[in-house]
Amino acid sequence: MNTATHARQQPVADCQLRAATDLIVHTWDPVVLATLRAGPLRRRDLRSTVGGLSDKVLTETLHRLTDNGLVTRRALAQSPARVDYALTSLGESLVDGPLRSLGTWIVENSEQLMLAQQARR
Amino acid sequence: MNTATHARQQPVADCQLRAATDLIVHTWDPVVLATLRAGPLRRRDLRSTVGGLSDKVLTETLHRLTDNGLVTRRALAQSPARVDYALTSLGESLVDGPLRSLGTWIVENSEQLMLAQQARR
DNA sequence: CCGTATCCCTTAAGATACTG
DNA sequence: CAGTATCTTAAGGGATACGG
Repeated sequence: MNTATHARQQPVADCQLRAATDLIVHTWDPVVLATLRAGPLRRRDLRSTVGGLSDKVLTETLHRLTDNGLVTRRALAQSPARVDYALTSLGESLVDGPLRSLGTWIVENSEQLMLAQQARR
Repeated sequence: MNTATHARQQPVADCQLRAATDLIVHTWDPVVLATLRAGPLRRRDLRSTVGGLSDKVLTETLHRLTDNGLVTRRALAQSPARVDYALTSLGESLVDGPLRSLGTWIVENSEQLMLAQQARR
């Protein structure tokens, strides 16, 4: 999943596309982004809303998303700690654009996809 | 990357989105699809045009894409063998829709993405 | 409540040699 | 030329226990 590895090769067809897909290849990234689209959430609420991901993976996901500038972290000095996560405008544009495009596409083509999968057997 | 694993969990936010991203998470899938958008290619031409992927990985990629109904394989009875790969209409729609959307988005936002990455250090 | 630290398992993907 | 067969490595992700 290291883009640099591919980039070193000369004739790779479309590195921009690879760079873009790298932003969403991690299992939970798109789900977390989509979940946050409705508004900021505390860590625990995010975890329970998404469901099915461990603390460790949630942490990794949030680090990656904040590192990529898609999500912001806001920590309130309290005890017990309280932390909010929210989409940046960049994150919003990713959800509203490409991710929504993907979602729409799969809904519109789910029938054909099912047929292709059945033909496998 | 097994959707079924996640699907077993109830409250996962957006399984359609997950199903869609599963179609493009494999490193070379989007690149191969984009490459074939210009027209059918023989296996060797596809390999040299894309560049940087092994025979084994190319085979895996093509199997996956054909299994998902995005690419068709046409073998001509010759010696030496000649095989053409081409996009299906489903594959074309994926390239023209969501993948193009991704490519456009990253071009338009590359500057912000670069800034985010620099801030990491 | 937020986050880290381990341990384990599975799989993607690279490299290479070989067959029809 | 098309495709298979191994072997190897790296990394994502799950589970869980622990610390601030």
